[in-house]
Amino acid sequence: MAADAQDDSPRRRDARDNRERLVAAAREVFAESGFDVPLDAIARRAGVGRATLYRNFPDRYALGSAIFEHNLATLEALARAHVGRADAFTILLSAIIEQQIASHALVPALMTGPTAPDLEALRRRMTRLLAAPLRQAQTAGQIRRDLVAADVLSVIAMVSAVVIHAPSVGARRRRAARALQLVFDGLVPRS
Amino acid sequence: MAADAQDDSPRRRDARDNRERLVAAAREVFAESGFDVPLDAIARRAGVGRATLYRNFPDRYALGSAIFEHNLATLEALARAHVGRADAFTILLSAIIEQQIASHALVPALMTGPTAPDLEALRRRMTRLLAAPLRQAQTAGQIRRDLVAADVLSVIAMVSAVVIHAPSVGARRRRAARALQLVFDGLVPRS
Amino acid sequence: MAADAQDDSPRRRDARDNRERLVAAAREVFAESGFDVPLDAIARRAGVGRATLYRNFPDRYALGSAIFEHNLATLEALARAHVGRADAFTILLSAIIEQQIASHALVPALMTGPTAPDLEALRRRMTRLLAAPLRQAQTAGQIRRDLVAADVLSVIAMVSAVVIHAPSVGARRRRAARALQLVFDGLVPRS
Amino acid sequence: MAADAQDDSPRRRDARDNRERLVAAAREVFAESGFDVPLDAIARRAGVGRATLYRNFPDRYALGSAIFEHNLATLEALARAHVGRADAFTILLSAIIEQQIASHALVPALMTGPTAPDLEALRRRMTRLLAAPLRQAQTAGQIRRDLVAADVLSVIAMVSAVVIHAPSVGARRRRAARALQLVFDGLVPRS
DNA sequence: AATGAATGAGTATTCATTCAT
DNA sequence: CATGAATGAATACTCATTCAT
Repeated sequence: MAADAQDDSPRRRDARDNRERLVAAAREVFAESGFDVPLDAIARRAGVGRATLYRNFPDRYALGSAIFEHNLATLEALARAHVGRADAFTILLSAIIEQQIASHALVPALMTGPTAPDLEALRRRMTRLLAAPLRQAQTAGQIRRDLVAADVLSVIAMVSAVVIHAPSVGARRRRAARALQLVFDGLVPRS
Repeated sequence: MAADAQDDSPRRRDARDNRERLVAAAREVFAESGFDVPLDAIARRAGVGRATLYRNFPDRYALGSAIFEHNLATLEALARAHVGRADAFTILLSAIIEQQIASHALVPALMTGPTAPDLEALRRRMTRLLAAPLRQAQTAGQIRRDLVAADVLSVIAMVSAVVIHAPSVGARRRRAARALQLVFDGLVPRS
Repeated sequence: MAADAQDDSPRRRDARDNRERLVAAAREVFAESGFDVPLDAIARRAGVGRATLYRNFPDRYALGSAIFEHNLATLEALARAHVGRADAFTILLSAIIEQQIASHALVPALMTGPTAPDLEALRRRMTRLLAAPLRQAQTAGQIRRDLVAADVLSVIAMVSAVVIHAPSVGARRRRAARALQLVFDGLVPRS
Repeated sequence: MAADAQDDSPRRRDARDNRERLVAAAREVFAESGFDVPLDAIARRAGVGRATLYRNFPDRYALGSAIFEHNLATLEALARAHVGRADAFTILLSAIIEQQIASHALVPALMTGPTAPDLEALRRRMTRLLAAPLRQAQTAGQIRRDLVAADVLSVIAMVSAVVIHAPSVGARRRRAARALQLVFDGLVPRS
């Protein structure tokens, strides 16, 4: 896993470049035009033939999963970088929300999708990622003790839902902030 | 309730029946197969020709708006029936959530839709509907004072988001309950 | 034929009014939007139900024929009014061309139509109408001796063809005038 | 004629063939069944999928323009081949009329069409094509001096109009000949 | 292995025609 | 007899997927 790097043949190199270009293009196009966009648009944006897209990703959901997996890898790196830090949970949650703001069309679509085979795996990775920081925040008295990782996933989904309909990135950030405030403090007045 | 009897015009009766049948069919079909279902399926379920659907609803979003408007009318009746009651807000919120559980595909789709002309009006009606019960609940100390109706709409969207991916109605109810609990109490521990 | 007039029952009267309204509406709508316009538009313009149109005119071509027949009757009246006059032929031809300018979409469409049963009859009436004035103009040396009525019909069709694509009534008149000039004088220089 | 050989790009060959097949099919089908024929029929005749037609020609009028343009190219070649010859004008006019006889449904339809973007260009090419032969014929005393190219286009339209309703190609030729005779000599007697 | 042209199934939409009231 | 709602056949058009090059 360490030496994934440079030693491939040029052939391989091109192929991997194509894959990455496709994921990047898909991320952009999904964000701009929603998850229902014609796959054609993605291939074109990636500067790649249609069949190349199909070779790399059998269907639209494979593409979605790839984006999601990429996001997840970024989060895992972030978690590693902040391991043991008191604010790890908050930082992680913010980063997750920020990703949702960027790829807002993705998660709801993936969830609704017909079969998302490895999606359950991704979900488990997400849970694992959150476990330690959550426990730590609970120990520090920042977060209720009865909260489990699945609840955090729910919270993320909830905030995403608020974010999804906002017209601009700015508006999305504002709404996300308010939603987080609501859910952190709760609707019921504090003593 | 007064006297529903000899309505507007003679033949209109059938036409209105068809319209209602179409809305009912759309509600079912959208719930079962999502908002992207072929309109054909709705016409067939309503036992009506394709063009009849088009005559009544120029596009898929008109159909969605009609369902939404119908839901809203039900809520307004409910609000009228509980005016001044201490638990009006809770009852209303539950009913709203219940509607979201039933028509879960609808709201997100309508929001994303290209043209939602009268949707803003519906939004306003929703706000108006909630205003008095919310104020009352706040006075009674059940709900934070700084909460505004728009926040309640956000909460609804949030709970809906959690509900949307659940496989069965039962699971949806369970998730909604947990989500409501989270957002009512807040993530931060109390005192 | 003389006492076609007032003595009908009111029922009959309404029916005839409807028929006339339909023909008038069809003339307008065909002129504005071409012969391929939805029949609906004609019924609406006439302020009449769809089925009423169908009862009076089994198909779109029946409607076209009725307009044509109406035009023809006007021309016959004109011919009667000018019988024996030296300029009868010119006057008649001008009137015909003027009608083509007004209902330009009609004739070509009727001709192309699948079956135009009584159209041949109309054609014969047209020929009969032109015969005497043509003969007279030929005797007066205004028109070549070898010209037959069918040729005149051809000339009418030719001028109509030039007229059809002009954007405005004014432009149509101008083009018609030039076309008539060309065909009267001929392309080959005189003497 | 020089060397048609290894054309532009490898795979492009098939594509170009398809395009040509489509134009040829459209010419036939339009001639047989009029301009309003379902595009499907053209694709089927060309032995090509529906979408291939759409890829090459965004709409029915694009197809019509292509036919027209092809006709025009043929005429230009003919003009080049007869440059300076005394009978160039007559030959050209005959060829044009012959094309109209073959594709009689086309020109009227194109003219009426909603968008005819490059049609004006085609018109200009037609005018340019006729200019020199016309001048020459006028110098030779065969054609009136006051005739301009636009008049010739009118004459073509006029003859086409006569041709359009004839049942067979033979009848069309006969009618065209008579129409040409009429318009060349004029209706008014000579000397 | 990459390309992009071709395919055809699926969906939307219109409109002539019928028919209950 | 008039109305206009309902019908469904016909057509346009798009897009996921395949395949020749």
